[in-house]
Amino acid sequence: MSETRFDPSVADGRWQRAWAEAGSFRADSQSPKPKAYILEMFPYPSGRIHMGHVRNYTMGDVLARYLKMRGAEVLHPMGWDAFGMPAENAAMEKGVHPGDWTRANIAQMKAQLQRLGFALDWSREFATCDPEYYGHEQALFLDLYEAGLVYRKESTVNWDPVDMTVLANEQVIDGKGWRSGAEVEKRKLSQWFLKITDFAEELLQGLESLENWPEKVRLMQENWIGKSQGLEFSFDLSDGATLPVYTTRPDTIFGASFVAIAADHPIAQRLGEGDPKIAAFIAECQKGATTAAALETAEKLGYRTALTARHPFTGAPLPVFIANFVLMEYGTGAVMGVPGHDQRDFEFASKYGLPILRVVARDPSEADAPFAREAEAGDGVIVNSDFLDGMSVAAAKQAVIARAEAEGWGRGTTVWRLRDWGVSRQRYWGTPIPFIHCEACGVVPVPRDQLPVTLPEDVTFDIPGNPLERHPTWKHVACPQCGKPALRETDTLDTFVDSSWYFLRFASQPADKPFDPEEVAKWLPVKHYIGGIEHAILHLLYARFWTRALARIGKLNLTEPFAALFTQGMVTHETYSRIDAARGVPVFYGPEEVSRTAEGATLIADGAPVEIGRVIKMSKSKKNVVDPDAIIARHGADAVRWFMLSDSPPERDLPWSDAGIEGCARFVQRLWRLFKAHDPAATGEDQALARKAHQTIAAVAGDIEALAFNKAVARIYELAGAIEKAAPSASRSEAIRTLAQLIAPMMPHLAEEAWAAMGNTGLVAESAWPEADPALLVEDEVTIAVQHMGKLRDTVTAPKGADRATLEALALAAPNLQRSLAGAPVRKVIVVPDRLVNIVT
RNA sequence: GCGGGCGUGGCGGAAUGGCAGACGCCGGGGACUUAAAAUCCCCUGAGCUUGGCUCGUGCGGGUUCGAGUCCCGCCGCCCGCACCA
Repeated sequence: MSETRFDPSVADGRWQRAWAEAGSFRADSQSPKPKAYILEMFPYPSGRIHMGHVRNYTMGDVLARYLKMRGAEVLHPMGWDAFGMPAENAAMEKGVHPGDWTRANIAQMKAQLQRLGFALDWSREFATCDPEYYGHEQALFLDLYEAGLVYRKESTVNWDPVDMTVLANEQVIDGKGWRSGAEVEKRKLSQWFLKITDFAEELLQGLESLENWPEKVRLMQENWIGKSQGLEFSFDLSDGATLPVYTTRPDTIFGASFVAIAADHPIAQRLGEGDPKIAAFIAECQKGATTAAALETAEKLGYRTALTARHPFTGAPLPVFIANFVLMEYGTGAVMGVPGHDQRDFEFASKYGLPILRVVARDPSEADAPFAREAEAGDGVIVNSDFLDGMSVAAAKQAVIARAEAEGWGRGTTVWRLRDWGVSRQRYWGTPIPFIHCEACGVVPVPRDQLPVTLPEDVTFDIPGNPLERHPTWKHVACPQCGKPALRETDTLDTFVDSSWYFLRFASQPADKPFDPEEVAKWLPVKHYIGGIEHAILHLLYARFWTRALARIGKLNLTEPFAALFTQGMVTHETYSRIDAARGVPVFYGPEEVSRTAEGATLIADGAPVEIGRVIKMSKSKKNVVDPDAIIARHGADAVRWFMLSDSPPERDLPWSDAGIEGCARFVQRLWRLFKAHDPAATGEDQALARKAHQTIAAVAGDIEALAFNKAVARIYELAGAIEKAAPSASRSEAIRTLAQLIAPMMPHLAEEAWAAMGNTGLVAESAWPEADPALLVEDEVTIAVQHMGKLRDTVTAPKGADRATLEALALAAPNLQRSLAGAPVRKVIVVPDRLVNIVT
């Protein structure tokens, strides 16, 4: 122990090699120990890891290392979500093959992760772009097809006519393609769908069992699934047709004053064919964004058609509008408008001068009360509604549904917001969908013995369109049924399919099938699943669905894959910018270009100030990124890991700061000095320090189990401070040894270095977590707050567990309390044992 | 628009309804040093008539012996809302 400083550039690599050689983190499914599967959402191999990854994987690593020390057999794997658009973008921009680009990125990122010393079982590593993986995925897709859970239907996509490609919503900016700038068209394509709606009720019910998921995520999924119950019925139209509508408020049916249909409703389309003005209005509606948020914020627009609809009870003719706020995808694409009790309808009716009728009131006496500036969507009693008058909203709903069903013109239905999952992507870099289109036989599955259907390597991205589509030979195959020339499906699977079962493959990797259900049962469900909140809905819902679907077809005995979910916050950083005088737009500068002091920031290049902007998520466009590699090279892995765990609660955003990481690096050295002071020969007891050490063992364990890493960090700072202040003793040496173990999950390299230097044999990573002595956890003296009328006046020291009378007497004797009382008579004394005494006068 | 979350020192944040500000960062003062770095010690919510008192957890009310915490009403900020991963 001669070094004066801990040198991570030497120690980090030494211990990383030691763990690898010892196979410390290989998960053994045969082990008799209790199993714990710790999983962080696997990364997309974009090229370099970013601080968000570092934070995510550090949290999982602390749990994995801690649970190992607590005696668990831990599975903590890592792999790559390797298909997706960025690889194709890179191919177009740099002329590099998506596969080459992806594999180079994986190699680079793996090395980066290894430099952070994560306790990962690399023997289970795979990438979703490995033909072995996506071949198994194709087999699973065929299984689901055979079970009737996969089908094809026409669906509308964003089509870029210049790039000849389908665009994601985020690639459509102001109605134009992000790359080409061309006006985006809506196009109908025949696409593949998974029947997730078959599982809507199950997925909704299943949320209740996910007690260790954030309430927020469960609520988001619940809203996404969007179960609603109401009435479906048809209006008779003035032209003799019928118009089915769906409403969740059948109780307000007597308040209907118009009917509205979606712009892409078949009736609207039909009317548009005969009337250029209607056609123009429909085109206008389709121009804008189509997300629910955009539609509901946009001004309500309608076109009054010549049609009227006959009210089922009153027979009154209601005008039929084509309206921009009605969604074809939800319900029947048509609604009855009740302006008095629906805000959208209210705005629409106000704009077009339609009657606003009151059918719900707080009290029957207010049946004719006027409306304020908005609809009244709340509960109340039904008025102005014939046979419904006097009923509650809930009773009236049932009454209308019952009447409609009895009279045969409508029925109570459940409508879901959840739609089937469209998995077709007209792109190259994804899992080929294993089907063949034959003119004679139709859609034919690829025979199992011909899997995997692999991607052709010889493709280029220099011209627009899908390379699979224009490849000279790849799609031309013989029909497996009739043998005649046929065409391969050229769509590939949504990458969310790849991430819907990867956690099963980590647990078990047979060559001849996707996974072995018995092996899976040993590890699943995942004990802690950690990732970003951005996956709250899609990925997590799809993975839950995929698990249930595989269970339904008998491939798996599992309903929920993730027992506990944790969503960590983002890593943020200040932004530095100046307004470009010529163009009037901000120009951003990276942290490495800027000199930051307590007073402000200046650009190193010219010494003039730059503006310090908001602290936001690290992003390339704002240039506020800090590269983990540079930080590791400078401060070592442990300082970075410690920073990731310090201060901010893990679910909240973590603001990166240079001062903060420097503080962490200083603490690493401070601990090293402390470890060097370990003296195995020291004798004598230090009760107070021993107590502190054992309290810290229990507290840190509790904090890690609650994922409150910031609190565990604070505890460790406190213990380190206490050890530094203490005089040498056997207790102190013991506390120092304990400290090395407590930091082992968080700062594993320093912990190993210290552990070895103290003369321990074996790796601290494989040592048993210290036992907290219950006798040392409780204090024998406590400080009691002495209050007068709820205000703190003094404190007294009392033995732990002292009775009420003792505490009251001690408190009343406290000099500052006496001064405050000033002789006033005591009316009441409140005693909270071991905490406080409050005197009321 | 709908749904959800969050507001505590200069900053990140602690606090089963019971001593508000643990712990860290920044800042200030001191020790050591020829000097610096490193390290160590002390101070660090605001105000005041400073051995102590008053105020203080976004704002306004309420419940309670006692409210950052519970209830009611506001204000502000952030996130999600179906082809990015």
